[in-house]
Amino acid sequence: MDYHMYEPTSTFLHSRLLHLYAQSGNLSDARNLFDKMPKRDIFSYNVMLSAYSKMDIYKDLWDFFHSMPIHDSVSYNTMISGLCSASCEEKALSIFVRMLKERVEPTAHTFVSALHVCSKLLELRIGKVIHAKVLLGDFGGNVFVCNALIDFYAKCGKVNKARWVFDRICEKILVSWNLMISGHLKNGQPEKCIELFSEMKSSGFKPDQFTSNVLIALFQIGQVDEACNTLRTMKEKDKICWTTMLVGYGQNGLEEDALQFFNEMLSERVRPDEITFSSVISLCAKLALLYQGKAVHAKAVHFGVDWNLLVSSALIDMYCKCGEPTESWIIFKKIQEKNMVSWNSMIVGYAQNGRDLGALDLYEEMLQKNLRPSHITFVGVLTTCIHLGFSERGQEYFYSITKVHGMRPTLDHYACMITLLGRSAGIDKALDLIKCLPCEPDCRIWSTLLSVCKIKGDVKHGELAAKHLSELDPHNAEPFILLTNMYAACGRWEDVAKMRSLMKSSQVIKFSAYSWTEVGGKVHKFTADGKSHPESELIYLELNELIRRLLEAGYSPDTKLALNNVGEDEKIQSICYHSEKLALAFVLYRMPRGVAPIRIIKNIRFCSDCHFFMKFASNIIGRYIILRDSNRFHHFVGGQCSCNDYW
DNA sequence: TTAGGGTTAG
Repeated sequence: MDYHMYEPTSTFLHSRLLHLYAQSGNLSDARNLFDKMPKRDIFSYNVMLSAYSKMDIYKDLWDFFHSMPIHDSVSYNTMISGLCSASCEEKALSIFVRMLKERVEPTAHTFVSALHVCSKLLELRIGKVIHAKVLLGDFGGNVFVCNALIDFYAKCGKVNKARWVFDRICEKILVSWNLMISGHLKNGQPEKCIELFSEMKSSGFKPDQFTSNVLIALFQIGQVDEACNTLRTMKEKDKICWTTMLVGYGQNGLEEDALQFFNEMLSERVRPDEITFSSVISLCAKLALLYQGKAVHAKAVHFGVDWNLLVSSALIDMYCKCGEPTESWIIFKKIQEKNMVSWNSMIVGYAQNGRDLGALDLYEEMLQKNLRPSHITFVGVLTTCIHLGFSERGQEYFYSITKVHGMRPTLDHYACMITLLGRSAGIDKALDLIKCLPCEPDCRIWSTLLSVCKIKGDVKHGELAAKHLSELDPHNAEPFILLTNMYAACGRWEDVAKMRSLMKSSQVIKFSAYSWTEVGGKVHKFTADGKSHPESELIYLELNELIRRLLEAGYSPDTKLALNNVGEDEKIQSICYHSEKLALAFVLYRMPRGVAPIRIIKNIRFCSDCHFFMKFASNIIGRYIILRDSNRFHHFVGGQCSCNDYW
């Protein structure tokens, strides 16, 4: 028998077996067979190369490629895409250049991979050269190449160019539409996104899970119902579509719908992942829903994602935002490899909950571990210094942003310093700092100065800050409200009346103030003097009884902020039924003898009378009250507050 | 072979 007659067949069989091993991910068997093969063809070499590229280990891939005796188009294409997915984009480009130099004919795959590399590097210049080669090589009609061009131009911010390519594809596929929709979205054109989506539907294409970018576009322009309808028409929807939906609900202020949507997702047996959980947990944090948050935490444990950094950081934040920093600390300690978000969430959470010294200790520990703080870390650290009245230490931290950490302070850091200096060293020092800002002061800066002026009772500079703030943001009600309060506090009633009528005639948008609390697994919302709660009558009875007890114990309502043209009784009435007081009365009526802390959340800052009232109430009723306003937490125990009346 | 969702402050 002539051995050589069978040799090609043997190589062929070996190479097919090699392919099978490689496809099933069995790299060691593949390598053994490859080493034993008496003769290796280019197909076998390419199969091995492809197996190495899937391992995402750059060095093995690189060495194997260079050990190959010959390279064809497939070898180069595999190498370019393999290096790109191993995040070695520069090396991928060098292989592409070598391919052209070696005069190996590029294929459609080559252009797709090379364009993908350029879009990752935002290499507009090289991408354009590739586009020219595409046209010269007559690949302009290839839908895969066109799709890669759309993605490349869109990612480089050249959405018009992307659209130019898209409009010239004769036979678009669903991916082309999805890519172009995504391109418009990434370039801040949600309306064009939606326009294109209706065009896509009228061309006979049905949305799939990758069309979820349309959902984001619809949420961005507030079309929540339309997003919901679109989701229902999707022929395939996965966890990403559901997560997109619930995040969208949250961004449109519909947090409770988002949470309901999460439950719907579970009942449809869609498996949530770490991104879904971190989003849902952050919604619970936003609403300070401790019991729902705990239930979601339990589900995260059930799905095995609670250890994930994204999820555990969200949990740290959630427990802190529910006034339970000890729970956060337990989670924080358990994390083996903490990241910036874990540290920041813990530092900021401690600061918000009045554990200011603990927050500073954590920051020092972070530095000892040679971790680089971020801008958010400094917002937390400076806020802590404000709470503690640590003026000098705060200034040291502020200067360290530039001198030690080589970062530029942001306007948020300057805003913290304005508060710190304004409160400790005086408004003049805060004004000096404003004069030294690296850019023009914005709304945040003037709003901060205005708040400090209010605390200090500095009407003159308060007027100046309010004027700037109104000029920059004419619809903002804040300057009107704060100035009115400042005038009222010093008895300038004519000015109070003037401000009130000016506010009526100006087109300012007033935030309606409300408070809420979670009782019996439900959220109960209250507005000042509101009677919409079904148990309203009983709540008012409870509150009146509480007020009577507090008055007896020496509480005297701070009527300075009430209207001046009414009698003293009416003045008392106008502040006694603030939303947070109604919320407190509701909890006391529902749970008269509870031991768990009473948790109340208010969407804006609460007034000094309510602060005084809660301190008194915590003592008289012997309960622990946690009140979270838009600024920070107040833990009231036995007549004292964790903020030490400094907020 | 190409595409989509996310956590910390203000």
